[in-house]
Amino acid sequence: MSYRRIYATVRRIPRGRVATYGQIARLAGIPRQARQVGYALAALRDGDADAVPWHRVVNAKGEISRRATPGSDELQRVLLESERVAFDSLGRIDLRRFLWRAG
DNA sequence: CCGGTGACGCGCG
DNA sequence: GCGCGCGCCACCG
Repeated sequence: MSYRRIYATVRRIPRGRVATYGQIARLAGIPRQARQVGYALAALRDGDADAVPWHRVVNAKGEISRRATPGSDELQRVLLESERVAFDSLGRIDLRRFLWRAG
């Protein structure tokens, strides 16, 4: 399948907000396939942040999911902080404040 | 075909 | 709130 629907949904996340993998999966019409969302985002090339704001997708606990290649998650945090998304001392985002409520 | 592998999520203790 | 186990399912070798 193509990741078209996934990317289209991620593009809807507004600046300064975040969505979870599971949430994107549901909105994209593929419920219970949160892993596919991560897989799709992993397929993006570096520099695609303009077209697809992949950094606005975090896990259900509000934290940045660890990648195979360490260090790339640092970039995600920097990008989020640059749009005023706050992290607590444990590196977690308060989803009550920053979760994107679609619709 | 088959088994291993995830940028995941949820229920349980 | 935390770790653990298990379910999920497309991909890949």
